[in-house]
Amino acid sequence: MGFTVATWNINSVRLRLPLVASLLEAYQPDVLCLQETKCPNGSFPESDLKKLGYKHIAFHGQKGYHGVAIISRVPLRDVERRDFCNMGDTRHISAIAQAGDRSIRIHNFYVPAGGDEPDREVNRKFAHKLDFLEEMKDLHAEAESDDGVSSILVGDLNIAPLETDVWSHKKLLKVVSHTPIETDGLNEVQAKGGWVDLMRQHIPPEEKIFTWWSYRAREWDTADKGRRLDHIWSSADLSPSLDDITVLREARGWERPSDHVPVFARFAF
DNA sequence: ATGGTGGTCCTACCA
Repeated sequence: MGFTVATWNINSVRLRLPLVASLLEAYQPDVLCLQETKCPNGSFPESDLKKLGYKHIAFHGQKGYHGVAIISRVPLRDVERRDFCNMGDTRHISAIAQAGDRSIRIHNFYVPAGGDEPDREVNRKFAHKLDFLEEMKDLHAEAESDDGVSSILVGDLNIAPLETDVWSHKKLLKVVSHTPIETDGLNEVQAKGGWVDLMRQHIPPEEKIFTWWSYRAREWDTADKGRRLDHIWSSADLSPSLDDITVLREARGWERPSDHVPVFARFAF
């Protein structure tokens, strides 16, 4: 059977609900994980999405900022919402998705952006980002393998770890999202947790991949000053079944776009 | 070197 999971930082799910709906209709992922929904729980557009066949929805939102959601056409169970750094931010949600006879826990993250100054002593937001990464190191891909549950981790991790994950490695070495302390930290989260970077398993590290282009930069397409901030990881048992990765670059050119584009991982079990 | 754009919600704050 096939199974497709997608991740997208939507930057307001209510403003861009028509884009979410057309994405679901056109690409039919089994599970779509959203970040930056910017939507309190009472206002989440649940019924609109259910009408499209996505009857299993879990969300974790707050007014104005952050917010994550899992939208699924396969059953979800054991939903968890973790408060990383104990700040009350809605930056994580996870649930076990039933993909045929497989159970897969899907973690959906919105990692703090970290502000402008890459120095934890003078910038509290950067300190928060590093502390958040530290806490993520305790998250193990095999945590529920004894119960027959595999793992997928997706989201806007706000870090571009490889040189080819940014438009200019040299120019961005001191720019938050690509500093060594962040990229080392993310690599450690990956290694300690036993996670496989599925995007880089499928697309060789020599090849540039971007999933985000700033609203502030003009001519996003031709200038192409992007970064790979969005990621799809899995436990080692799933990686041999990865069939395809799609970065939907064209979505950045849609009317009133998010600054991030959707990324899909397709499995063939 | 600076400021550029966009979202929330109404005054700054965040990305």
